[in-house]
Amino acid sequence: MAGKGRGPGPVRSTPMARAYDVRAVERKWQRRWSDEGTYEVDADDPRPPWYVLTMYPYPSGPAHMGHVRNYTFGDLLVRHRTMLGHAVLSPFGFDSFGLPAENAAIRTGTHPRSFTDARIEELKESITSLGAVYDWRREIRSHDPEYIKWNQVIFERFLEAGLAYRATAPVNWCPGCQTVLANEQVLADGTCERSGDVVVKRDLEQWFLRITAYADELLAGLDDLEWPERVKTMQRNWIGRSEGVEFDLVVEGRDGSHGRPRLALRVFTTRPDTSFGMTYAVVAPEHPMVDELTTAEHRPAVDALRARAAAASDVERLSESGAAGLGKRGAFTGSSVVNPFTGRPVPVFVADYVLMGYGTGAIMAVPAEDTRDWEFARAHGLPVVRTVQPPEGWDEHGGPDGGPGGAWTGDGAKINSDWLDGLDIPTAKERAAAWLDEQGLGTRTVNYRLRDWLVSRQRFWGCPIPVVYCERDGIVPVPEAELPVLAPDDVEFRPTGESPLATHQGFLHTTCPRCDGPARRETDTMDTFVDSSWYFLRFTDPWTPGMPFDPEVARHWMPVDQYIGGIEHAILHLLYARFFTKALGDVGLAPAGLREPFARLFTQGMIRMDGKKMSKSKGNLVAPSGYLETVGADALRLFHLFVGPPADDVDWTDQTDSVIEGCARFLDRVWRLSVPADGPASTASDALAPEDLAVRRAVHRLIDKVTRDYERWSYNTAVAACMEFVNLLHPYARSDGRHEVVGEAVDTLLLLLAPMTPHLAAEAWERRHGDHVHARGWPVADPALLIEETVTMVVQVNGKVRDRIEVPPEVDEGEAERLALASAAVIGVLNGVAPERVVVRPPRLVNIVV
RNA sequence: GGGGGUGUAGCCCAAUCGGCAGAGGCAGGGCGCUUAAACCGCCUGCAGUGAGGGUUCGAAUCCCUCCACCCCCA
Repeated sequence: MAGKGRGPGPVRSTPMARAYDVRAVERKWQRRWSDEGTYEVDADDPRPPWYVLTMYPYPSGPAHMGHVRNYTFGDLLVRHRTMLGHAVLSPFGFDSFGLPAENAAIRTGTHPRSFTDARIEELKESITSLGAVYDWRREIRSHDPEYIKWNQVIFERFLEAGLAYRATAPVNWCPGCQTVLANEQVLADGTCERSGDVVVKRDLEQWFLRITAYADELLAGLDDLEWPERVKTMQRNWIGRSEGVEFDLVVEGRDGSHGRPRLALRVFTTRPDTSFGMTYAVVAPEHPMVDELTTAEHRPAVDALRARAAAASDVERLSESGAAGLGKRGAFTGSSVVNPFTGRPVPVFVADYVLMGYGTGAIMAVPAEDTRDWEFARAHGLPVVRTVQPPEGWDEHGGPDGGPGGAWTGDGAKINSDWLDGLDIPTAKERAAAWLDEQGLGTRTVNYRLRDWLVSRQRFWGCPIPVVYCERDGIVPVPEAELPVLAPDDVEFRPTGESPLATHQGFLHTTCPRCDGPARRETDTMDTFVDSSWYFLRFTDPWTPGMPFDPEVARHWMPVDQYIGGIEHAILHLLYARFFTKALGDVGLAPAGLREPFARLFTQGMIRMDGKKMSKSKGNLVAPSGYLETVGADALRLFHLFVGPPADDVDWTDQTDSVIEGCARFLDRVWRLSVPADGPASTASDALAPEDLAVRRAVHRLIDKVTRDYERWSYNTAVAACMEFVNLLHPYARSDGRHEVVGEAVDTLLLLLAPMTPHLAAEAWERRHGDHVHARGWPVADPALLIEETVTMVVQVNGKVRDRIEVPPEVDEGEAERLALASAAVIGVLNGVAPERVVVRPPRLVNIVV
């Protein structure tokens, strides 16, 4: 364990003595599951299919506790579903392209492939040693040439279908490194994480995937998914659909008369109802009309603003905290536009709080009803005209500085708006939009926050984009027969930040597949999110030649019945994968009817230490290896299931090791109960005594409880129920317990534990019965044994518990009330006072109100 | 700034439909076993649910205001 001085594994100086040879048992069964191919399934399996998938990991070396937690949940589901009678598809793979391997190559001179393959072996080994089982025949590595090939085929099909295109886009450019940076590589202060230079925006030709073509379907499809609400909300916000109006603001003096061509600024607004309150207009610094709008007098200020905006990130530009500095972040162009609603001119500003990428890159500003417009108007001394009546006292309450109340963005009656006066906002919106339509000034449009997906990366360790640039033929895709395009091995990694591909002459220069003339290869690679956007489909059939996967086989397994992963992928990965599933269907590579990849999603909590997420970069990783040596995989798995609800975060503390040992102690108790056989045999052949029956009832209540807990992802309470049951069983089995009752109890316990602690369950079961516990069916509770003979009825007086009475479960209201009022404790408390009211909820409760 | 989550015993957590605040574990204490200790077995405190208000016969649970921590977005 790095950095914290707690040392690997339990702090105890001598390892705790265990009831069985944990390491030998765990190794035996891991080998057995692998050798016998127990969890290999095929599409022609007669059992109903069930697809469980845990997000494939980036191979960063041996597993850490986050992996353990993740793969414990996944493995539990695989084994549980199998016991329920399904053919469970449980594949594993590696998201093996990415920056860390490339950085390691620069640092050590090792080729990213050998570095990555070594990390994969480590991770694979540690995942296996947890007892997690997979159909390893289906393993995917995204840097595998076969996977690269199909990635490239998919890209070319998208290109053909118009879903991939090349366009100019502003990118983060580091002048020091002479390269493009991903947003994550730009520090909060706008500098490059590597060189420290100030990162600037620069327009470059980049490849995009047209995810926006699916914006509406991506939004609508969320409704039917069994996903956590908050993930769905995050995706909805990310897509950011907004309905509004686009219309023209004619530049003053440029209405088309007097021999000068008409010039108009097109703006987008979601609030056409506020148009009468427009007191200025704003264009983004990148807007193409800025030059034409700017008069000579104001050019220096405008140019300075544009230079500063080019250096700022979108986040900085939109941040409210920067509102104080808005005075410096806007400049008057010297031009005015005419508000078509009032016929009056308003000034046009350039300001960085308007982004070119959203809407039309220009807005009408209504400070009375928009917070940022309000701040800007105040900074520049611009007028404010309210068009919505704020609630009583709004302005009197005052803003932060005691001035008027600020922008009012809520509902209210329209004012100062001529023919809209008195209307509510929705109606006024509708009327204003209709008017613009009638006047031929504007149209209703839908805008999305979602942008097309920029997939170009100036990196070496990624999937090459399979096109060449020919002087004669332009962009030419590499013919499918020549795929995959692979990066050359004889490259040199230099700490310049520049992809070695861009300077490798042998790779760079090629011939055009169409005209055989000289051509240049694309040297950008694809965003690694492309690899992860269809790997779940490849898992269903990585074998059929000539296609990435057979759509018919994919149809058999898809959608993934249960997808498991971290909340950090709530937006990008999960949105891209949804997009790919739809797009692949539309280009004929995936089943056409398959529109959603993941029917159910579960996002597990993360592991924290000292209040921070446990991660390699924070240097607070805890490795499972020490625990595997001491308490074993089963105890560690049990800990992760027991520590709390799976969706909650886990705090790794000084006391965690003790809790893990407690889990190991519990497993020892189970072992002693189950091996070699049962408790002392009873010779009695007569009917079960009440104490025997009590154990049988407890067994069936346990089946019922654990089964329901598994279904609701409440593993912590399932484990607690098993512990409680062992506490009950232990004295019975160790004294005069009947052979067959103890046998049923222990067998049931092992079956219920089999998905959680597979090695112990398998070994104990084999010793008892000689076969595989995981091949047995999931136990079913006998309803007759679930019926309670009596229940405890609580008797309250004014909500305070005064007595408890044992009653039959089917007791009726009248009898319950009679029993309650007859209680000596109640009579004593009432002391002759007649009840005012009696609330009867048989058979659990009677509340007497006086 | 917006959205979401969490807050119960010294600690991790239960309480599934508004009905007995405690299932389980950790740590602590006691007893048994032991030459002794560990292991093992048995027994056992300790909170009134972050704060305040409301609804209700009855609130950890529903509503409102606030506080603290965490996550996501801007």
